[in-house]
Amino acid sequence: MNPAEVKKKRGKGRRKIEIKRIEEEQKRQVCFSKRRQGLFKKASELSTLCGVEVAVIVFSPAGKPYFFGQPSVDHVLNHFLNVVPNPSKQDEPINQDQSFWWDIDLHSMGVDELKQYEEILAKQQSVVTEAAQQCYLQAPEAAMEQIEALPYTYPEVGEDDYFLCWQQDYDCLDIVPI
Amino acid sequence: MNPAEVKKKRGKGRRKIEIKRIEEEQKRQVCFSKRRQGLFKKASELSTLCGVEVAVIVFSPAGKPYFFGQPSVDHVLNHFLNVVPNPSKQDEPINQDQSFWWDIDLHSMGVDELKQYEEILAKQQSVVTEAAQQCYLQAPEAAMEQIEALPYTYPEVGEDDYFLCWQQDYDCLDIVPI
DNA sequence: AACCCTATAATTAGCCC
DNA sequence: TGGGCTAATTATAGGGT
Repeated sequence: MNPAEVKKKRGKGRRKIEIKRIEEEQKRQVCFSKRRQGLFKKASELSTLCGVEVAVIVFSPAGKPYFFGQPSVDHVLNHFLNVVPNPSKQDEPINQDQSFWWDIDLHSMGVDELKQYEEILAKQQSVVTEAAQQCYLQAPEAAMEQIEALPYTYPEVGEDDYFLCWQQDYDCLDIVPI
Repeated sequence: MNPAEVKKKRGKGRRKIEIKRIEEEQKRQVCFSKRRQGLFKKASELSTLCGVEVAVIVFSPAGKPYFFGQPSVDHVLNHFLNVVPNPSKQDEPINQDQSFWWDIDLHSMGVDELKQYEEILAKQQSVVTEAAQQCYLQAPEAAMEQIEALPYTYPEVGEDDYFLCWQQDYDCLDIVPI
């Protein structure tokens, strides 16, 4: 390729862009379309490679919903809504008792308070573990029966979480990484 | 760089991989962690560049929920559920205990109840994360100041725990393993 | 497990149709 | 809006620590 041809090529190809709102409508629309496809592809690859559930929902600039879900958006959303209490439902007249721990108004807390609350939760986890250990020491058979009777909450127990389990090697209950 | 040096470099760098389930746990875990971050970053960029709402929910192999939402997962989900006709019915909210959580008499509970309680604690951690994420999105500077003002507790938390931290790479707060 | 590094694979901005 | 093209930017697999 001669220099003239090389020069002709300049102006094409990808340019570095700042990550801030694209003001030109036409460009924004094209960018949205391309990146939305890229995002869905990445989500699909993640779920295939790692065998995990994933859902992606995007509203176009025009307000049209686009979504991707593995195994389905509905499935993942139901799973998610069962696992994470939905804050928007807290204004329902469930119970006015303010001592409900899950009624703590997290959204009125600052990041610093949230962090402290999180630490309290973590400590509480330790306490729960200890209590479970004592249960076992006092009545091993009964404890084991209770554990075995528990529903198996997730078929694929992966390896980046912790759970309360029976440590056969040490004859005790513990929270261990899985 | 001489040929020997070049040869030494071979074997590093990205390899082409097939998009199918990774069988080795260790590799799958690393891949999940990296690609989840990449996915969240892409989602963040899309929402910034095009000024759109986006929500991404991923469950790790262990069933631990990770999510990213602009302006928030809850907002996008409500929007979505209102717009999309006939989403499958959500299950009933989980039945929560009615007492103040720190007043719960752990020692009157069986192992099975303790295990369930522990799961509720874990779920609450997710909620705390989302609340913190919203704090940041609404007032980034104030949130960062609060975070920076916190005492540095890291050393005491131990190395097999999770903590709330600022994920610089994709501009959001997340609970991450330490 | 979280980072860093590097080489390469994959994505995508800018054009054109 | 969607599909090509091309070159430059980005993401990331595999390695090390």
